[in-house]
Amino acid sequence: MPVDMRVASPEDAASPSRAPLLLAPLQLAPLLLAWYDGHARALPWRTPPGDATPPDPYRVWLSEIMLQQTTVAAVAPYFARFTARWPTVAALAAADEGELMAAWAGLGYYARARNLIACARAVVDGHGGRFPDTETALRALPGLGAYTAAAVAAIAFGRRAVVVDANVERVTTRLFACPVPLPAARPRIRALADTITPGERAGDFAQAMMDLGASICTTRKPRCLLCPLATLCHARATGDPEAFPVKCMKKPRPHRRGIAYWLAAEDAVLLVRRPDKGLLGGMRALPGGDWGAIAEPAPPADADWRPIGTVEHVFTHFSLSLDVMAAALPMRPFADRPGAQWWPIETIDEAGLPTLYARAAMLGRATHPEGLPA
DNA sequence: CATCCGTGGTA
DNA sequence: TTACCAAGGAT
Repeated sequence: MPVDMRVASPEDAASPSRAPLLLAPLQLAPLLLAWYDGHARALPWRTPPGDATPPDPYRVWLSEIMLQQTTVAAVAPYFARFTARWPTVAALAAADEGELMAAWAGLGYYARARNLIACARAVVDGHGGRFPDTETALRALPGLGAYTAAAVAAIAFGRRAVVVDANVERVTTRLFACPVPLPAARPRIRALADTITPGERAGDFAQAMMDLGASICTTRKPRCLLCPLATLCHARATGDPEAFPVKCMKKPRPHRRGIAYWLAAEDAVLLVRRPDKGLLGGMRALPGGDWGAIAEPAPPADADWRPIGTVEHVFTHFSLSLDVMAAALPMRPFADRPGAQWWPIETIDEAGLPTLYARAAMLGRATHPEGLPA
């Protein structure tokens, strides 16, 4: 049987009918940290165990931004390329914005890339090139919300901060068998996480919670037999730990259809730059209309347009069937202009196209390998 | 509080 | 295969 962690809280005193708040024993953090000392994942942005070198706030920050809603496997190669190309926050602040956006292409959530450079410049211009070392000051930087500010404060600067991400939410709601459904449970989860966060090694504690959530306390089929906290876990005691966290129903994802145009001429293809705000904001793209709009988009030039395939793509809040139309002209009907440029087809992979358009471009390149009429 | 914002892996 | 979801933030 698990140790009984229930104690009365001030909140319960105010509303006796409510279920008692659960508090973990103080032994939880030492138990988890001991497990972490032997089982921490080796990740590119972590200092090796036993290495006394203080963490580089720039690398901690960069990794945390990249890891927002993004898996470790997806982030790793991007982190390697970014740190090789821009080794310091000063270097990143001086980066060409277009090059940075292109380097981010494929990772998704492109507002992160725009905020990344804005944050680097704020650190250089407003903080003398050094990241602020308090949670409050970090929270004021572009792209740093409650989670990231707490994570950087704890991991990079050793501050005690309550770090709550999806892993911590899962682990915590299971430890306490929290019955309140998300997202309404967030304030309570944070309060619960606060009670188990230690004063020392808060950064290691946060990373330990996330490693535990990633490798043992997983969304589906948690490996409770390997969990160092199993004896403290109320969800495990219920026999169905997967039932936590409790979640509300989601809306169905609508489907949209759209058109993109592959216009080839003189070994090049016409690319446009999307508006800074909104979907794929600031990224290069193939010409085409706004999907879901009533009117069909006009082709970028008069030509013999032919359908060359359809790209199926799934975004967060809708799925898309993108019909790709292609045409080739013997000469460019117009030169580069603001918001549009001719890009060599041979190096289209270096254009920094987001995944949707990279797939459309694969269809186009197969149709017009040299940009000449077939 | 709800909505918008990418992508690829997993069962 | 479909559905879910991952080191969230901005508005």
